[in-house]
Amino acid sequence: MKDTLTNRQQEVYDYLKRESRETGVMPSTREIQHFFGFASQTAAMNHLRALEKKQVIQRVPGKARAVIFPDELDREEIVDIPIYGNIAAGMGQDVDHEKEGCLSIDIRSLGLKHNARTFALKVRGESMVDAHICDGDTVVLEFREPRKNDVVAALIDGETTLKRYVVENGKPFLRAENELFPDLIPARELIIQGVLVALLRNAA
Amino acid sequence: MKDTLTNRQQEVYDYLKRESRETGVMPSTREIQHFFGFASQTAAMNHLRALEKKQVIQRVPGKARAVIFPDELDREEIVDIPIYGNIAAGMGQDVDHEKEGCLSIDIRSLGLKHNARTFALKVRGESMVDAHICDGDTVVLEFREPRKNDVVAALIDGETTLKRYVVENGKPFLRAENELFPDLIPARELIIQGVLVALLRNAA
DNA sequence: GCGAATAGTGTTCATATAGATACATGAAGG
DNA sequence: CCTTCATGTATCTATATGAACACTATTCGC
Repeated sequence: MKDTLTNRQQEVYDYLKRESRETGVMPSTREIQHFFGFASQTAAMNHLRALEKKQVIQRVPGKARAVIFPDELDREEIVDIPIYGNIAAGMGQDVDHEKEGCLSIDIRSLGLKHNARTFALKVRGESMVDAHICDGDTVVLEFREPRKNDVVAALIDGETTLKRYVVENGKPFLRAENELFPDLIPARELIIQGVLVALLRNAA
Repeated sequence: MKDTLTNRQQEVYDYLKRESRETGVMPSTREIQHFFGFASQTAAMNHLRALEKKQVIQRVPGKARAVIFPDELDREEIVDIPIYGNIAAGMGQDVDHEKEGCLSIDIRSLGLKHNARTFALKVRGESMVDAHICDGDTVVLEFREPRKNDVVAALIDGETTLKRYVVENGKPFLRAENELFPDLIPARELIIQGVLVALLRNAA
């Protein structure tokens, strides 16, 4: 029963999808009618019925604007993770604290808890390559206390960097995962901004 | 003006969010009324007005069920990428061709084209570690012709594996990115199932 | 002690909206 | 030739829904 759509039906489907995404509200039959210039509202009704029959939408009888896209329905919950700019995985550098963009992904794929406070940063530099974190990767970090050997974004002596959090003899410091980079021993303060929970790489 | 919500307002907000996500349809004022057991529909109206004043929802006057979550609105378009199971990045192994789950992410974060046909696989094995692809990573692959030195999922002599696609002297073969693994020269056939476009790692 | 915000009840009204029914036309398929 | 499906027009109806108005009670800051 999941036939292919006709051209006209595809147009209507695309309109519904686009409109509900851009405005946040599903069009009513009359809005569909006016958009396509139908003289009768029944034309819109017919198209909705056809789309429903072909399983690409669902409808709830008796409710206004109650058109549903089934594949969006069984989706996991989606979280928006703000991207705060670059972080040096090479030598320390200031983090830009302006929100530069947003990463939207379902929680299960990142294995996040629902209430976790997270943010993302773009990695610059090669100092974490031995932990398989590369220049250009996007790292997702969670606001929480670090455990030993976590990878963390840390503010060390006024600069932010991505390194492994190591504790030796009760003293915490930061270690690069690249032989060419030295350990960072905090002179004054070591503020952990976030702990690595996930990573995203764009290979294309 | 973006005050914190009262307990009651948070309850209403959560109800709207949950209901619209689970059913696909935004509740009407009467549905809110009945859910909370209000004797009057005005109570629901008041809460909506309060939530709107505090900027956590938006409404379109005169339209039915026209409650919008502003942060969902300026989200990028989200694509659903089916996960087809495991792929060996070690020695060749059969790919499970049942859909095991789904990855939902906005297209811009993966840098995908809107029309690209993609799927995802869980990596097993260490043969691609030198390309910083680890055991347990999820790779996103695009259905398309490989270019030289792309990382690909390939069906080689009946088994699927993740390797680098190399061409030497006009002959294509597969190379592991780990000294411990040998090159794979196709005896009969080399079928490319997908080209790596993105990678996802769950560190937690 | 006053005003504003919160959280409601009770009632009424206008209209937004789904939905049904009758009819038309052209293309596809058996 | 007849049926089905796609794509419409034209008209009418029941109800789903937002919205306004009058009124009450409590809490909180000033």
